[in-house]
Amino acid sequence: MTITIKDIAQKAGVSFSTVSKALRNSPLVQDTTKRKILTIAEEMGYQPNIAARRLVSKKSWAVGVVWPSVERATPSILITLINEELEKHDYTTLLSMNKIDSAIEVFTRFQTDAILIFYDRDSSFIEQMPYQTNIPILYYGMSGQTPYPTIDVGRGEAIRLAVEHLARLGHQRIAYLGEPSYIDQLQQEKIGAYMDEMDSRNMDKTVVPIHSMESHDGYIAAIQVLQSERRPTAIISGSYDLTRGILRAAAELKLDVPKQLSVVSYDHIPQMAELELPITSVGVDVKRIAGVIAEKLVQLTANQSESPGDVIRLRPELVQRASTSAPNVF
Amino acid sequence: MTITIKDIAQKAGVSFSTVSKALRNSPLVQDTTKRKILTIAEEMGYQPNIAARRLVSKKSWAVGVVWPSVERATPSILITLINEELEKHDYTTLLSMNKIDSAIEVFTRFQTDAILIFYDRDSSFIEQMPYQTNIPILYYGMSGQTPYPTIDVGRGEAIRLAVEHLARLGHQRIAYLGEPSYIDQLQQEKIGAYMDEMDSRNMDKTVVPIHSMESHDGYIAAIQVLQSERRPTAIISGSYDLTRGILRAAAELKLDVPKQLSVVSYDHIPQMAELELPITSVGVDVKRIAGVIAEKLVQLTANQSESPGDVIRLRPELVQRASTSAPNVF
DNA sequence: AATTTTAATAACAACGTTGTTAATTTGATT
DNA sequence: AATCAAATTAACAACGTTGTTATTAAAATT
Repeated sequence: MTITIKDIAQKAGVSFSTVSKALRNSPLVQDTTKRKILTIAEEMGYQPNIAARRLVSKKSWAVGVVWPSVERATPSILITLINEELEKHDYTTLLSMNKIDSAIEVFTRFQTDAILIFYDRDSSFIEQMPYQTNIPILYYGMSGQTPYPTIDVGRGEAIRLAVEHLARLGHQRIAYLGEPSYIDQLQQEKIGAYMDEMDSRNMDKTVVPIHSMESHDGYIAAIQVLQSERRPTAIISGSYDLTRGILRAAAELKLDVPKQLSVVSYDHIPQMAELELPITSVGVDVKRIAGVIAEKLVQLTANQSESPGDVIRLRPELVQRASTSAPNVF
Repeated sequence: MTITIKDIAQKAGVSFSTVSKALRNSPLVQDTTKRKILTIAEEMGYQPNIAARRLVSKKSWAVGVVWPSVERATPSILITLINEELEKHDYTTLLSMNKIDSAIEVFTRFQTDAILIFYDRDSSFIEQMPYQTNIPILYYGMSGQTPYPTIDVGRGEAIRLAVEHLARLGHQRIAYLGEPSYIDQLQQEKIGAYMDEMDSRNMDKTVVPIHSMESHDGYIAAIQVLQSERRPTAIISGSYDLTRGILRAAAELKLDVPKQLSVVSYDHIPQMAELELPITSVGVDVKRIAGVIAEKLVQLTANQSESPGDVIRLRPELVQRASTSAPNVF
């Protein structure tokens, strides 16, 4: 049997509304009574019933995260951080692995206070809009795709920073290692920026294509390109996992990083600094992303009808570490 | 503004209790009325409020899954299938990535009808027991660890099957490639079974250790062991990911599978048959695991106080595919 | 046509909580 | 001691739904 505030009220010899107030730390109840009630509640192992609370207060203190592709490891670090961040605001994070539309339906039924949707190459988010829900939605992906508030971390700009950094160091042969997928627009944006930026500098482009984003794909592709005729002096990697593969390949081929090969990686995560060799990386700090997302979500739960389709653009930055230097010219 | 049954009632010109019954397809309301109400509900985009429903009917039709290590890719296939399976029973799956204790608290507050907990090397499940919740818990891991109903897929027995199969084919030098982690009991169980089974046949044991379970780890380890003095004629792989690495290594070393190297892999998943070379594998079919888990969960939601600490043991099986044959003895 | 049975709908209480309003107790002021 | 204000607690309505009971309308029986 579940313990309710009525049980506590009976034991404490007060009315249940007093218990409710005491538990919510209302100033309307005396300190001594409050303490007494609190101890009794603790003793009895009371857990508030969200359903009842939600019903009257219109708040569930939960945020739903739509995550159709649990398999993909990439955003898991981000999700973990968002979860932590939301906890600070007293929000609970619930994940659904259903397709976007049915996940939204679930969260609508459960009346979460906000919904976060990740860009997903496999779920045609846009086609199904607008969704039938009155819960505020936040979209993490590219701007201009949806009428919902969006957080865009400027993947293109990040890659531009990488090219610029390497060019400034004097590199001429800069390769990009990543997935040239025509379905994944996030990858497209990065490669597009690489192309653009290289063109504008009149430098030869080399895109080393991979089929999947696992570390081993990076390894294979790197082995190949690093053994080619005109080996690049620098590689821009599309992600952390790929970078790990590239480093392994370089080590195996006895190429010194950064003396013989500079490496810049997309993804601004702490792990970049903890590799055998700390890696120069570009992107928005994942902690910052998580912070901004959490904050925006909390904000959305509050103001019902503010800033409908606005876009928050986060400026990526380059963090120089040990993996880049001027090319070894001889 | 959310649409409630009262809104529908007004529009349909009936009482709200009739609407409630109509929506639940009760025989107590006339067919014509029922149809009318159903169309209006559809038109208005009605979504039932779970909180209210839960409050009165004591059912949320949701199952909470505790999944602290979202990063780990392994069980994601399983979770996806469980989700599908539960949907057939009209249940919604909610994931929480919090630590076990706080995830349980969340699900208790949300009053899910059952909780599923995965073995997790990082969360000390046992230490914190018993948990303060009245929601039935199902544990997916090793039997004998908890007082909760447990589903055990006999990882040890699976590996024994693999050894037996290879031995019967005439292999003498059978290596095991996997993680000999002293924290991960699931891996321990597999390696332990390998040791045992090899000992009882008086065969030399070779455990090829890896540090992580990614495909690249399998690749590296396989390259190493396959170039060693007394190369094994067969490898038992601890997981699907590792197996992929092993196959790449074999291809690279121009070793023919199965003529020069037999491979048996743990994990009974469809992907095993879809690799370049279909792989002989051991384990319980992941679909069956999902089915059994879902069924047990549904059952737990029904009978409050039945079969408290029982264990469901699933018998693993060996599916012979193209990756195993008698060793090439010359 | 009057009565009984059945079908269909309406009314109402509950679920556990919060917020508002009403009642009581306590303390201060005369 | 009587009155008023403040502090504290109790009572009650509401949230959206379900299940039970009461009411009404229609059909069947006499």
